[in-house]
Amino acid sequence: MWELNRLFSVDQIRQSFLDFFAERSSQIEPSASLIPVDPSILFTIAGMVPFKKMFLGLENKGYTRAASCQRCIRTNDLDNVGRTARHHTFFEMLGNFSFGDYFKPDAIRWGWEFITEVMKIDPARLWITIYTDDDEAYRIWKDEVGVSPGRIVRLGEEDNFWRMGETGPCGPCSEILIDLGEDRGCGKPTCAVGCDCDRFLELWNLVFTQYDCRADGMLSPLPMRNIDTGLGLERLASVIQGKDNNYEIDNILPIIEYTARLSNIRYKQDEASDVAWKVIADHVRAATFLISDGVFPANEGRGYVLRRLIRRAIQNGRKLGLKNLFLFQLVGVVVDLMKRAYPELVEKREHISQVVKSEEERFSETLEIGSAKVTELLDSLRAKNIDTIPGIEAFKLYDTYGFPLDLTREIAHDEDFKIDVAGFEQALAEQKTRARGATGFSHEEAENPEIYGTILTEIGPTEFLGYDNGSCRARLLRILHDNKEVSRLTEGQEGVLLLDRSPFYAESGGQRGDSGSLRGADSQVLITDVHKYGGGLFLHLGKVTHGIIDAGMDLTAEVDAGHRQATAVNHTATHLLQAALRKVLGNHIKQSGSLVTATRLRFDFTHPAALHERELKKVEELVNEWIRADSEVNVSETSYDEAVKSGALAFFGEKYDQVVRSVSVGEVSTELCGGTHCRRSGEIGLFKITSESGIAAGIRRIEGLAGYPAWQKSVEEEKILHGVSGLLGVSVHDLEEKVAKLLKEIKQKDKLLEELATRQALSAAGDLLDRVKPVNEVKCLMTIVEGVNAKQLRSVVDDLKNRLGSGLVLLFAPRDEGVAIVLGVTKDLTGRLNAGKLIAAAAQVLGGRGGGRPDFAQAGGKDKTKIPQAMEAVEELIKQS
RNA sequence: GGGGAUGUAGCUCAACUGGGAGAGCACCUGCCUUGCAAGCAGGAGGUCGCCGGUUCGAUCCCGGCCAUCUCCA
Repeated sequence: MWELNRLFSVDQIRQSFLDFFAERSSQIEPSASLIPVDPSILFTIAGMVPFKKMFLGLENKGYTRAASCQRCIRTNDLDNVGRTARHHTFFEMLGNFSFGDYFKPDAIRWGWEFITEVMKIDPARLWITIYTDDDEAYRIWKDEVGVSPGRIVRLGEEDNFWRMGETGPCGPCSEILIDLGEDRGCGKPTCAVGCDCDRFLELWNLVFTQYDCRADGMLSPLPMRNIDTGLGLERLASVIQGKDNNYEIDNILPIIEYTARLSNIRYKQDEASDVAWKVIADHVRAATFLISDGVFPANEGRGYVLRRLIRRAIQNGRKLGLKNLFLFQLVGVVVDLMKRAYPELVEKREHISQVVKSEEERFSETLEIGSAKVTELLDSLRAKNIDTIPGIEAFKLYDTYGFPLDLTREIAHDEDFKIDVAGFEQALAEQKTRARGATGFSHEEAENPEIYGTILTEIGPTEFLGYDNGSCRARLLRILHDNKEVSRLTEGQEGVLLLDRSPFYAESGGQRGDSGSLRGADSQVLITDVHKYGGGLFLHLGKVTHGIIDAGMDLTAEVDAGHRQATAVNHTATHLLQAALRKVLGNHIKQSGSLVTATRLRFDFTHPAALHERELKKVEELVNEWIRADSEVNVSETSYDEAVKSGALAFFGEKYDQVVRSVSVGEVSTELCGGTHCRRSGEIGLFKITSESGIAAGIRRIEGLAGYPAWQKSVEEEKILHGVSGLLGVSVHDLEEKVAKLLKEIKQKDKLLEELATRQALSAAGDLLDRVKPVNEVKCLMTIVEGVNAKQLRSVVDDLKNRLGSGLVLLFAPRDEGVAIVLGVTKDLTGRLNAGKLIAAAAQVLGGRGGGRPDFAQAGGKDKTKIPQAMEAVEELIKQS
């Protein structure tokens, strides 16, 4: 029967699984991105992650049973990857899920059926584990499935009870295991199911979510019981294909084989290098999929995980003698192995291998710099007769320069050095605790007083009419003043006004709130901004400009149309900007924040590097091209799924309702968006990028202007330009050339001037020579020179020193404030006379300080009138020398 | 989010822990010379990342920011 089973490729197993559950009315969900919607986790770590909200009852996708083959990344025990038969960072998880639909009997029966009948695994090799007191599961396995009681093992909480967190949904689980045979076991007499060794392999974990764990630890039954299962695809395949370890199944082994062709070493030659093969195979799979899902190598977060995976793979390659760039070639192999299940990989193939390649290049640079540092370190250790590299130094190489310990060790070994690994480990551990301690949760300011929560439950959400209306009648339901409810506001007072319905757009999705007015018969309120509370309560911030308003009265609410239009123009422009960025830079561009106001726009997005001038230019050009095309802006309401299916851009971290607005501009842009937009792109008129900058690793920010402000800015700039061209007397066209020429001229003239001044100062200095007088047999020249700057002063001193041959020169140059002092002593006298000390004395007299080298010193003083005394002080010192 | 490192001529990097900004390569001019990174002489090229502070004086010290590298989370 093994002959038959070997025919199942990984692709076939995956497909059989999905088909099997499709036949059982399950919605087959495609694998979600490795980057989860849930911001609390770094990666999609299990098949159930994309369904988390469904399990918690927070989301309804319109079905109650589903199955998927989910790509996953786990990096918690990175060090084990390659060393064991089963550890991966990247793997695929088959799973079937029930959201209050089928429960234990079906889950268990189908699990058994799939394994034994579809996968045709011999039931005689299978074992079952259940949670200690889960008699229901026991009964189903024994009576309904017919597993012999001797093959059903009860395990405790650690193995067979599943929890999502400290509290919340939880429940017992049951596992299907396979006995791989005695020869794979530890051989101990106690070896049995539950043993740590490789003999009994857990294939499929069935989780029966049936309790809610309360804060006090008590379990109460859940109204909606769920099924969540996980069946590791690589594991299952290894069993079916009769392989000892997961790395030899048909969609991984070719990676190793390909790598082996690049190396002189063969797979399965020795154990140490076998680990390296596996690490490479695993990491390149992970890297391929991470990059495919939009991650770039970076210094933090997901990007850092990716970088580490790539670098570990490269390092393992070095162990196999692969010193040139090799990893990027493996991307193609992975793509070919996975493309049937993940066809999107094909079009990203080039992109992915390019990213890997440039990371390889970058790493080799890091290694080069690091090697130099190691050599430097070893030299200095040798000089001190130390033969062990201190742990802290090895750590510094690793921490600061990214140089791996392995390589330090290698070099150390070649150069007959030992290395203090324990010290290294300790330094690393210290860094870890330090980082952990610093991970404080930022406390968000509670800016929404509790009172709004109460009001929201009382009056319900505000009805928004602003998409179609600029004004409407509305009833003033509540008034707040200083966060307290009041019944009226009088002229001049400010407050927060709550209406039953409103034409005002409340700030959300980056778009600022509308402004406008509320008018009664004899009263008027100026609305300056509108915020949103709890997703539906509109808080109108306003000031009474006329009359009195009372709660309960009816008012006419009117949006400032000009403000609204200006905002709309900016918003539509933002959509075009995003579309242009994606077109110019690629589809990895994802919005990570935006601000839309009536006067400017700001857009943050994912991109690994600063944009080139030409890229910015191209983006701006494209947006303006689309503006001129004057495309119609279409808004349609549709279901979330429909919208995404038809290609609308939807983003993680954003909350979308089941009914969403889809905003499209002609053919170029479609986005899910709740904001207000103009009717045709032509209304934008003009778009200008004003700045591009980085705000975090991998995130760039573009600021821009649209519509009137854009035009206004260009008018302003034009005005400046014309002003300048008028001043310079050339046309705007020739301005750049002219200014460049002028700058060059100025520079030349400055230089010439400096030269002349120095020359003059020097020739003037020549005249000073007759003032030399001997003091204690030292030729001394002390005098005041006017109109010389510090730089010239230095030249003069040098010159005078040369002319004196032997002696001392002390010059005072009065400045606007105080006086600059320079003192030079010829080399032959520096033993006797220290310029630094002499000048300090002089400076002290003048109320300043100074110092310098023995042969040359400079200082500054404050009181010009005491220069004679300063000279005397120096003279005195010379006499004493 | 926390830590370390770097930023100086077109490029690669120096400058005793505050006191006159340098080398090599590249470039320009001239000479010598036709052989492997040629030699010799001369020359041009710098807001010492940006902003502030301390100081008589800051490339150097301190603070903030920006960019790049790197480790931890």
